[in-house]
Amino acid sequence: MNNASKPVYLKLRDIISESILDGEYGEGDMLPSVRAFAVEQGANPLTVAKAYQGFQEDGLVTVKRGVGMFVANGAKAKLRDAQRADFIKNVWPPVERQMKRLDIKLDELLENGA
Amino acid sequence: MNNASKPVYLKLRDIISESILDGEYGEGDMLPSVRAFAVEQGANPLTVAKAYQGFQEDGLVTVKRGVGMFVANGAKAKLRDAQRADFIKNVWPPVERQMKRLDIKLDELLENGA
DNA sequence: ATCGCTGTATTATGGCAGTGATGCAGTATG
DNA sequence: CATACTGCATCACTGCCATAATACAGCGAT
Repeated sequence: MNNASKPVYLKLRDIISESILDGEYGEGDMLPSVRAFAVEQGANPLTVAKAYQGFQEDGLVTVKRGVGMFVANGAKAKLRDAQRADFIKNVWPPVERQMKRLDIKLDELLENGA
Repeated sequence: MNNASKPVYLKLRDIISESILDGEYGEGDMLPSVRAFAVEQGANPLTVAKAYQGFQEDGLVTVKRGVGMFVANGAKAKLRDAQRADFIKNVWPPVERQMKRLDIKLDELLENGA
């Protein structure tokens, strides 16, 4: 559900986020250009730009006009913190509620996908 | 995130689901009429009808035309099973992946919202 | 039969999000 | 300056969601 049935620009956002968190793009590295990433992902350059836009607003990437977009200093930690906060505040509560409502124990979950 | 920023008819679906699972509407009980529930939720009767429509397609409610919609026999168990399956197949995997990526332990979660 | 409730179907409209094509603006390099 | 790359802005198209007005069809009680 992370990569299905959700807007393309959000999927692209996720891909970039994961790439930064996983260290594929280190701090100071240049991200793929809008057009290059569009081709790579089979998306429209506009859609990629829209995905990138969120990152600059959050200060995670530095834009050098005419040059490219670069991973900002401290982006990895910042991104991690933000995602942790979002997870704890927005993602986990409904999941926990759902588990209680359906009486799903952690045991039945931890055996599988691991 | 369960009741925010998602289509109204899906929110209504969730409300009904929870009401059935929690026993507010027992099997055989009549659900609120389309018009009544619309007023109660501040929604449009058409939107409520759209929400109800999914339940009949899944055999969770029995429609008595001209009378009302009633919770079908075995609806609670059926609903529970379906939601459990969906949770395990679609909801939990990305949650678990996210937890691993962000190094979130179950400990920090189980203390809070409980 | 009549009245009042039930769900259903039709059609039309407004709003919004996602996507796409084109062109413009800034920068580096030769 | 010329070229080729970068990001960015504008416009327009599409589809989904929600709403609305209206009419129809089935059932129960009077």
